Amino acid sequence: MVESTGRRPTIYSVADRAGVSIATVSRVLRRPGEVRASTRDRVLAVVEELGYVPDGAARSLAVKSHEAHGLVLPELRGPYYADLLTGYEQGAAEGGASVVVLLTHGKDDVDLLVRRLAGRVDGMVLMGAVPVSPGTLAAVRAKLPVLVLADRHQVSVESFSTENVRSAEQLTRHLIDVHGRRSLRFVGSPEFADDVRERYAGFVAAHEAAGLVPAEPVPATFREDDGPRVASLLLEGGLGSDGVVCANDELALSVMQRLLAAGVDVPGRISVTGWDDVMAARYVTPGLTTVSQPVRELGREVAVRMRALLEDRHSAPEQHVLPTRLVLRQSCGCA
Amino acid sequence: MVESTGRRPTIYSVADRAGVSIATVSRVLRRPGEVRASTRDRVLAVVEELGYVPDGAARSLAVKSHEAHGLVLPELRGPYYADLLTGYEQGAAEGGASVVVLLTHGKDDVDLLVRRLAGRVDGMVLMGAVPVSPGTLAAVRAKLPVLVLADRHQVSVESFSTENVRSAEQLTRHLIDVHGRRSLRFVGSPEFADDVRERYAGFVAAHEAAGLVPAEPVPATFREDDGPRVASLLLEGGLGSDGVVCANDELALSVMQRLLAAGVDVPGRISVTGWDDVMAARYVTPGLTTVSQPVRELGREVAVRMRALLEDRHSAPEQHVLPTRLVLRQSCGCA
DNA sequence: TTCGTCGTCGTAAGCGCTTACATCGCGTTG
DNA sequence: CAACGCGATGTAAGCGCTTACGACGACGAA
Repeated sequence: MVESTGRRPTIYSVADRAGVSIATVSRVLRRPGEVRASTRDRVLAVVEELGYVPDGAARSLAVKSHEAHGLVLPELRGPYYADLLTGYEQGAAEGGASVVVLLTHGKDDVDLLVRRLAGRVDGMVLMGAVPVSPGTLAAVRAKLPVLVLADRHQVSVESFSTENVRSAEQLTRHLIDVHGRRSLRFVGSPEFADDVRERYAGFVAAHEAAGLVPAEPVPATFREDDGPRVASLLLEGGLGSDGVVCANDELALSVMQRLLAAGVDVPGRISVTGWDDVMAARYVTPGLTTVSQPVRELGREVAVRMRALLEDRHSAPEQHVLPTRLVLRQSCGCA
Repeated sequence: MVESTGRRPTIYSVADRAGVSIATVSRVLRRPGEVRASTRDRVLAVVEELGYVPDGAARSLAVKSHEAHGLVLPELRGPYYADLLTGYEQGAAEGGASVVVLLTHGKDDVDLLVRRLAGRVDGMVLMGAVPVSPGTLAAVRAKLPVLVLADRHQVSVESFSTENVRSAEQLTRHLIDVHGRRSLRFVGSPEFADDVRERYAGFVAAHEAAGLVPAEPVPATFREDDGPRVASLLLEGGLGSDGVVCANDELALSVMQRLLAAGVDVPGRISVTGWDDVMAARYVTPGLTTVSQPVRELGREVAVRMRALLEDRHSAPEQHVLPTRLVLRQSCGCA
């Protein structure tokens, strides 16, 4: 226990050098008030001199807390996930926890990775779109609190999401009532993710309320790449539609660009709307009408809730829904 | 050691229930080949039944490795950091390590947080723009390998960055030679970050090569918010300049939009260029001429290098520079 | 038959912290 | 002046893993 064997300093080296017990060193670092000022200073001097940094793993083992949360996202494209992470990190940091991120896109052993992660964190938040098996989800939930994002499906697990159905309905109704659109298409795959499903539901609801028959959705992922295909699909047969409600902005921007390139008048001939309000939405011409979500706040709230769960386990799972905001620009037909 | 006291299962509970020693359980999980198939199956069955997840902290303590890297970024705005993180996470994951992110923006005890982080990871990468004191940097470097991003300043620490000076020079020369610009302004604060400094250096170099006198930079942060101010500053006095080289795309987009709104012909009357090639750059009209950086690859390479450092400590610090690519669109004057 | 050898598994010693509890001086108080 | 209380510190028992080492059979070779 004496004189570090050449390696990095441990609490023993510090205690040794300062002529105190390791308990005192620990106290100096965690509860400075409980140790006499003179001893404290002596210890701190040694800490500084040796460049001692307490080992987090050892501490975690002793206190039975990792002081870290896991955040599992499919990827980090676009502002959505980045904002989410930003908000979450802030909220977690306020509680002294760090966040370890796991990006599942392109990985084939997601279940294994998620389980492994579960051993290194105190709580875990899972994006709804993440491909985890029910078995893994159950195992993880048995071990620690789990919060799910943008997926209100499983009522048994607590979830957070932003409002989708009503905003989609409102947006669709705007196109129908204000801009007189009668032949709208929804772009996105409802079965792809829960929020897309809800957005399409709102799209359908608005049609029913207006006595119109909603068209089947045009399948597409969240990526820009699908834009060209969707656009040409819309163009073929002389452009049967007069409005496109896209599941997100990437899609909308891409589709709109193709339509404009093909000489189609947007929004004169056809309206285009998106979802997310990415930066590009306010820089393109015409400005993209879209729906803005309080993603940063969402992230922060999730973190705060997680911290609460960590203190006080037993509590019925709640379904939190944050409000979204319709952002009208020119692509829908507004001035 | 027998029958878990009600809490989560440990390796002891599993061993107990499977009628083997904890060593065997550990082997089953880490080196399945070293244990007889029948025992292995029995243990795995119990693991499944109990939902056992090994505690990462305990493992880390035992193997003296956290299997995690720290990534310290100022924030997560824009595609740059997100792509960096994406690439890094991928590279780290390939080595079985997870990454814990620390966002410093808005936090006032960055040094403390960084030190604390150093106790929970095996290696750490620091964005150059992050405000860490030299003392902390030294302490952390003494404990684990540190890689710095976008800051080639301290030659003693290994760094990664993308090429700035030459691309900036090339871009500026393009404006001068091809588009006949003679009165360019650089927007951004060179003292703000190392890459801005380098970009301005390239701007200056191009001027000198062309026998022109470079103007002083127009100070601005990386945020869009500065756009309006910069734009009006450019407009006052009858728009003395015929080109604006911005330190990044946010700035460029914002400035360009203001100029256009003020009725200025871009690029007819004045060229505008950015840096980063964000999504909006290819959707605006005119398309934004900018510089594209291989950020994702950068992140991955940094992670790979970190893994190498973790295996084989002693190695001279190198300064890695990744090539960038000039993306000519219409905002500079190109067709 | 005896003695390696090898595969399989248990024993036990840590890994570097935290913290309940015991200890030890002192200044107080009756 | 003795008993007591209290603040400051040390003692030591874990926390849940990994792994060197050794024990133990079974088996093939001598």
